[in-house]
Amino acid sequence: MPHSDLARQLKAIGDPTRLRILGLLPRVKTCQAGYNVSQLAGELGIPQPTVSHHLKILFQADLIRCEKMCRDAYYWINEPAVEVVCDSFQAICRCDPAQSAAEDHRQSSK
Amino acid sequence: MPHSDLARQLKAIGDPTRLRILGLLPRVKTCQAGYNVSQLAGELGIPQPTVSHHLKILFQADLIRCEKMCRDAYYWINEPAVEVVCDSFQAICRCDPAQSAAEDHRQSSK
DNA sequence: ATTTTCCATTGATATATTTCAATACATCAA
DNA sequence: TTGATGTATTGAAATATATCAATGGAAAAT
Repeated sequence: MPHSDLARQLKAIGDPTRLRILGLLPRVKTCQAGYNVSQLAGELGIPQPTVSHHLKILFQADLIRCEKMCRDAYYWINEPAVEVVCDSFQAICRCDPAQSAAEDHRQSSK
Repeated sequence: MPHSDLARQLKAIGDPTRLRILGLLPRVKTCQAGYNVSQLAGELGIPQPTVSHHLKILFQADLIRCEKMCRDAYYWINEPAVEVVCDSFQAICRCDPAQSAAEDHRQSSK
């Protein structure tokens, strides 16, 4: 995964409102669905368009999934993607700089 | 940890240039230190003030540490902090919304 | 058909961020 | 002391982001 993609996902996560949203969303697509968007807005105490905006950013970063039921839209966390983000970030921090520099050199000289 | 603090750390991480920097920094304070700031700038192909700016953001987010040696400044990753960030984020995503809502209620009614 | 409900989008404003040249500051060398 | 080296800061410009009122559009209820 290129750093730019991972950065976009981390940036999507790096907002207090969006962290609050993630804390309210269910981890799985549940039948007795949790909050619809309006209820989410009520719970957060912020206007609905603002919530939709943040949901869009999280969705475009592939961090949440969505399903429309009747008139409502229900979102839930894309757990596998969350795991990948954490793993990818830790891989960068755990990677030996000298070794990866060597790898980059091997790749670019192919 | 409040969401705003975690968000600031995640936001600091969520930038492609800063991810590249983290990929180049050693994971520990090493004697045969890796790059000083100028060498880092050379390696990244961007001006030194830009690198200093990004290092400052990472430093203020407590994600890296710094030591001045002679004229040079050497930075390295604050690994424990990185682990805490990942754990905190995963805790938010893994938390059961209904349960935490109940906890919030118990706390606020104390 | 009309109204209500729910969500997404648009548009506008305020704020924040990224980038880098220029400069300041400190340390070392000659 | 003068010049060179390494880093941080300042200031300016371009871009990006967060926020929300107003609006559009779709689905359900009356």
